[in-house]
Amino acid sequence: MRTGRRPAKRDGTTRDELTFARPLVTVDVVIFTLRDGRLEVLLVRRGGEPFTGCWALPGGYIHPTEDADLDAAARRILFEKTGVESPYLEQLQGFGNAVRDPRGWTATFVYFALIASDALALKRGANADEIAWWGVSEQGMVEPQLAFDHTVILRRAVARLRAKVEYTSLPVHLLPAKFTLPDLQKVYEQILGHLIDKSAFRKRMAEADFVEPLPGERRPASNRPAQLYRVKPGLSTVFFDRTI
Amino acid sequence: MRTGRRPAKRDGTTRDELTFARPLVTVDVVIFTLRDGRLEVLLVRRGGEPFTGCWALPGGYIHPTEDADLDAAARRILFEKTGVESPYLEQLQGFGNAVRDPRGWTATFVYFALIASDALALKRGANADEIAWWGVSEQGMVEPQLAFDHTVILRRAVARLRAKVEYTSLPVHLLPAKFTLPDLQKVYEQILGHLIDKSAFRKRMAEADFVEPLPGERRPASNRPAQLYRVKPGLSTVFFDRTI
DNA sequence: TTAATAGTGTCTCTAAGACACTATGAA
DNA sequence: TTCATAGTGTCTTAGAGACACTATTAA
Repeated sequence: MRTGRRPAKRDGTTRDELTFARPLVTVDVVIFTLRDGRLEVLLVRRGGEPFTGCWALPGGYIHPTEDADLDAAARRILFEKTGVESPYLEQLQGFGNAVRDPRGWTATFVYFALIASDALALKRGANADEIAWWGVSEQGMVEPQLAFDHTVILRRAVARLRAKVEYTSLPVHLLPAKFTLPDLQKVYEQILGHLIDKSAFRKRMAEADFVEPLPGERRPASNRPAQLYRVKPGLSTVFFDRTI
Repeated sequence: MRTGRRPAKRDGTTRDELTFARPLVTVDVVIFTLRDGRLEVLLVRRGGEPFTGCWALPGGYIHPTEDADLDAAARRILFEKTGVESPYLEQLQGFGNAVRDPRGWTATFVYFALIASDALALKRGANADEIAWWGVSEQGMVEPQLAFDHTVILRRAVARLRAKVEYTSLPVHLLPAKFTLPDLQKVYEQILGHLIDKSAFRKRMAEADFVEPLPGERRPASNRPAQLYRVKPGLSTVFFDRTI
């Protein structure tokens, strides 16, 4: 577990590793939602140094007394910003090097989260500009310049999302609890960036077997109404046998 | 980037977060090799507290002055133990919570590595028992009890390896530079735990197009000799269209 | 010639993809 | 009846999987 090369204390750690040379470690969360059929990411404007005034991914330090584990820290950060209690949350990747923060060697555990845009209340600070949703391009680009290495991180998160959408049920987490199959198909198409054959799509969903119709409930319109579905209780992410 | 709730200093950090409550962070590496057709993992016996005398995954602290980034830290740790310069190295996952280390809140960036068992020299310490290869079961179990949460970590690493073997060229990294297609097929079969049709396997390898024959070179035996191949220069991991 | 393994060819049958068709509501 | 979208059926064709066949060496 350790490789200290200087005189070791009783527990095997060296003084300078514990006291001086310890990198700063944070948890950052890439929070996605879908609004008006567009993929958006939550950004916050930084108050303190460094990168003052820059937009950045929400993140923060681990609170050892509050956070049971890394997931809990990510969930706390997300809840503090969005008020969402049970998002889809998945660890993305760690990023750490000597140059991403001008203050020195830092590392971050990055999570990515999917939430439905309904029942969502952004927690703004004194300044209404402090937190906002920003549209994300298919390549993971966003309008403002981001602090730290957050441009790279966001690009990775979008790449992961797009990759997993090909073969998982992830997109349901971007929809409200009740949705129709055409709704779901539109989300897949939006994130993948291309149209999907209706018949093929429904076959996949039937095989994957993670949604169930809500008996009787249909979404009315001036045309044939669509069956409402929900995710089968107790199911988390489902992996498909084949790509969509 | 931060969410301090106590009086913030000029840079936005609070005193106790920086000085007291910072979790210890390490980098651990799950190093796999194939010896006598068996998947093995490198373990080291711990000297210091806690878990004295227990076997554990090789790991250590980040050395901010030596390690440019997380990958470099993992590569250094691996090189110190095995002498291998350019392993296949991939970040697995972060693990962090309040209970995995009795000393308090700790987190680790875990990597997994694949190396060929030829041209490999274990760096032993004074005690010859300090470092050793241990066979890994298909479920990722190993004979000795492991320190910290390393049992969980190892299981995850084996799961990731087995999953990726289904659709990537990863297993070549477990073979020496020159190998035959039957060699490669045996590695796939060994890790996946089932036999593969020879014809289907060779079709996949041809499609994936990541190996090239070494003209003329063949491995002789008292039967038809097999063509020797190598990985195409400049190629890293290749993902297959379909599963094996 | 035989034993043993390397390497290729072929056949069948499933299922992916394309697309046409039917169903059901409001206006 | 028409329009619009929901939902199902069918046909064609590529390719996965199974398996048989040929090739090449040493003994």
